[in-house]
Amino acid sequence: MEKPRKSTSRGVGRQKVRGHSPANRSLQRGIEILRAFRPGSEVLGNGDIAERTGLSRATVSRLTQTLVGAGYLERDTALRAYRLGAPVLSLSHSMRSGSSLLAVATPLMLETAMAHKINVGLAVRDRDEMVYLESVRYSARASLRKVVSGQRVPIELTSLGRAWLAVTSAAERDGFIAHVRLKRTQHWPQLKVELERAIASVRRYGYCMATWQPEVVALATPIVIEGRLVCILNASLTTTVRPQEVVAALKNPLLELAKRIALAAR
Amino acid sequence: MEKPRKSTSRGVGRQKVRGHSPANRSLQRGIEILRAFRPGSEVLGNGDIAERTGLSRATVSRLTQTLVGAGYLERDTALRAYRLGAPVLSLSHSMRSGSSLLAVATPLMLETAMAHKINVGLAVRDRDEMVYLESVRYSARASLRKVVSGQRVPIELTSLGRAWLAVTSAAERDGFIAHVRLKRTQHWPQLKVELERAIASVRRYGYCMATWQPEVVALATPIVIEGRLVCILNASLTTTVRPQEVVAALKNPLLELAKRIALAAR
DNA sequence: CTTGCATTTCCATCTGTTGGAATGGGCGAG
DNA sequence: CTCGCCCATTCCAACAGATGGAAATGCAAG
Repeated sequence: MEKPRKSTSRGVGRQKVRGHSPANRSLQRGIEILRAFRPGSEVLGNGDIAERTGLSRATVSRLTQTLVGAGYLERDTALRAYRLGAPVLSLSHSMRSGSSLLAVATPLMLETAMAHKINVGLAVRDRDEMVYLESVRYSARASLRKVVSGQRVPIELTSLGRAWLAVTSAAERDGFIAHVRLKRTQHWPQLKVELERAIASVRRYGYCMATWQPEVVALATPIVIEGRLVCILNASLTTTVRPQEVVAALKNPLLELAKRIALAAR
Repeated sequence: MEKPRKSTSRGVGRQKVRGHSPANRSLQRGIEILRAFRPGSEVLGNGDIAERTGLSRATVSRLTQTLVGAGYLERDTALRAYRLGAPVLSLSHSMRSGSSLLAVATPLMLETAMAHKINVGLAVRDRDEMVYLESVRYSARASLRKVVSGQRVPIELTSLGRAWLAVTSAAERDGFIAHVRLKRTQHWPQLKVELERAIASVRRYGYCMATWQPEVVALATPIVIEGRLVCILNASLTTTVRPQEVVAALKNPLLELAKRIALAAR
């Protein structure tokens, strides 16, 4: 007679058990649905969404209808699927136009990128990834510079993420490291060493180095204003010369720029 | 104490009048809160949000907490207010990277903007505004071109919006016109004439013209693919010469580009 | 036409959400 | 420094509406 177990789907919503954080379940779920749309899976059917979020098909169907009504999802009837709608672009636009940090940082970043012919990026942490607020890509030809934002990169493999790890609270750092240990059991020993080195490097020199993508060497440094971690700045370039030389070339521009941003944003 | 926003959002949810439109109220409300953050009001306290959305303070407080937990809002403790969080940038990024329309349109738009030294934009309708998917701003100095997206412009005053009006369904057009008549009682007679002219122009010549901002003349044309309205394309430039001359200069590039985009996006 | 799969709707259950009122906290005026 | 104001948060009982399973519908391929 007892209900067997709805623990799978209900479990997700039950995270309010510990402590009190008045969380609206429907809203949470709706946002998880939006978050399921990410580069590589920009077109999802109700079934895909149900699978990725752990929600029941019926619930997904209703929530997607609501999101379509709100304009944040569009249905592609041919593919029986949804994609994100144009109104989400307005959220970005509002977010960016309201950010005083970006207002002061972007011109300085452009300046540094042009002066040293390097890429410069600014990111914050979101869950288990870093999100670029702004990324200025320097390109030799025609001084073409492309600016992207919203791109996500993994914390554990990038200079950005490791710099964040170095300056976040011990609790968050330990929690995240435990998470990664399970996620990357394969290369964990190697990875662990790299993380420890990066964290030590940030503490000693103010920056750390990583090469996540082949031939791209990146340095990152945290920006702290009034004792509060604000964001992570990085500088990178594509090259085949030895990383050590790149570090020597990048570290001063990076630290200098970080100082200027911190000063201007105060 | 009128609450136009409330009636709008309720209206959407209440379309279950004729049977069924499973709308999740909490999710709708949460999204209305996000939508309340727009250029000009990027920093809102719970009170402001309650006022703008017509929700009770208690409800707003709970929903904002949920949104903060999800990362879509950030609290600014100093100002006792919220602003949009960085993760919304990822939604834009995903939306853009999944849009096959943008993939084909952006290079063509850049090409046309450079070749004719004009601004080119692509937009869709969202509620009572047009939202730019992409906007290539041509600038003489150093061929500096700035690309923005997510910006919103009013339907009734812009070439983009009027071109949309001309090709949308009669029901939506009539509904919107009724809405504008109430919103702009002041200049309604003048506006009505302009709207009718624009609509006739789109039907006869395929485009319409408007100067919303001083010294900026814009033309717009709808892009229809397989009988389905997809988006609106516009071309504009800043000038002091007579509008008629500008129209002559812009109309061919605009219509040509629209054709190429429609062809490539099929 | 039938078959098969995915989505949507129906329905009874009951959880989670709601607004008003009480409480808590921060800030400025005095 | 204290007081008083204002805004945000929490509490509470009431109940609207969200939920998952099952049935129905829709769609496409065979």
